[in-house]
Amino acid sequence: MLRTNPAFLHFIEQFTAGNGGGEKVATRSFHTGAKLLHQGDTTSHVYIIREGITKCYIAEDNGKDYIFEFLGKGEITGELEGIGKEKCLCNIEAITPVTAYAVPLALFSWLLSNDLSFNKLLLEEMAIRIRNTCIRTSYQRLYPIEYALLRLLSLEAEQDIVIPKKDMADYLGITIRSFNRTLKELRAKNILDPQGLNIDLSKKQLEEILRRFEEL
Amino acid sequence: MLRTNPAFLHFIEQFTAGNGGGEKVATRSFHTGAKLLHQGDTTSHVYIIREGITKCYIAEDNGKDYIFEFLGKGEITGELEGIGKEKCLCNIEAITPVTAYAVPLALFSWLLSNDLSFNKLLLEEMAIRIRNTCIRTSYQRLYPIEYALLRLLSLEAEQDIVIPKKDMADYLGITIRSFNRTLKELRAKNILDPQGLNIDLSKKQLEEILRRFEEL
DNA sequence: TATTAAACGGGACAATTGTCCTACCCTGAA
DNA sequence: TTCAGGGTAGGACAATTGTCCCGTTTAATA
Repeated sequence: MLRTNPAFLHFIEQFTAGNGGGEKVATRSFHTGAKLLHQGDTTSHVYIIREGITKCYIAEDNGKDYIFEFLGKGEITGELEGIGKEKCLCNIEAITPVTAYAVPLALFSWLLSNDLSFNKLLLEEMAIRIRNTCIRTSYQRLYPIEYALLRLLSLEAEQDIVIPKKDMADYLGITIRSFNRTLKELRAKNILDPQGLNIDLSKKQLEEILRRFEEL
Repeated sequence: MLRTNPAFLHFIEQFTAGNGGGEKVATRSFHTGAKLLHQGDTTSHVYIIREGITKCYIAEDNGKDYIFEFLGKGEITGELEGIGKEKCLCNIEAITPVTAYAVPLALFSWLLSNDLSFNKLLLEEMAIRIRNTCIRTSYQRLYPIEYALLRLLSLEAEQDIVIPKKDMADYLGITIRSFNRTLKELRAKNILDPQGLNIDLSKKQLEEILRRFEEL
């Protein structure tokens, strides 16, 4: 759910350090709520997150948002646009204060053409994203929300982060009302009782979920 | 919906032609219903489709399938597994007779490390897939199925292909019952009347959709 | 402290979608 | 022709999810 990519971060740190003082790759800061990329705009930079968490989401015409992932340390954004020369698919918005390396598109292209290790890192990152997206989409579509919600709580507890409730709902593609209702039902069913659900969770996961429950 | 990639096809044709008679890249045939990749298995080859159509889907434990895309001429499969050394994420199943180039994983890796144009083609393909998946997922989740169904009909007519009804339902992530019901409702609403729906479709799209309606 | 606005939780009802089941229509074999 | 089996359409009901709305809590400010 919250993706990070230490290898990518390491790469860009090394690169800027060795790059004549990093004159080409600037660092930019974004306060909570600011957008690194704005859906539909063109971008002149690819960003690699140094610190902080962003949400990556599409805002539909009917006012609803769908969050694809939360991008943290070392994650890249704007790469689709850099590769395909298209307008931004998603909004990338800081949900904590964020600092990011701003890689100009020209440099990004240059790296793609000249740096095999960069290429490889990017390819791997994209493969993982496709994989995750597929798994999640299928799961969310084919199982009751109850399950997806539990899974989300577990992930959140595991990674020890707290995502605002509205964002959790947007990640699941449901309304806050449904989110609250499902939470309540889960509580009523007492998830500590393994009989209540036919989803297999480890002891650890259950504990984490319960801890997260307290806060919601 | 039905993806194709002429550039990729061209690449692999050139490559096998120039490769000492193509001894490393064999061609394999699959009859309708046969699987190029089997979810959960490991694969020793990456396939590039020369002819025919496949469906790419995840089969969940509860017996439901979710189709991500239909892959046609020039599309690659098994690349995620080739990049990440993971087990197959999806099933890739022929829905028409299929012939495909079978690229051994070792060669695939070699191409990744040594052939920049191959690298670029792959990167572009993956970028497009991510883009499509995101758009579709969000749309399907955040709008009524009615809309997604219309869109699907339009695409199908545009590309002049016919997908079995069950596969269309699986692509939308709904049951056949829902599919039929929605079809009927759309007919009742008379989509030729632009007032009936608040989705904007071109004259051409409407015609195509109607033509497709006849067949269902 | 009092006041107001904004955020939150949840009740009631509507709309959507899934499940189950029956009827119908094919097709091939007796 | 008749019958069984497989596939398809759709009715009836249940479950899920969304929409609308109101009462409560929280937080900020006079």
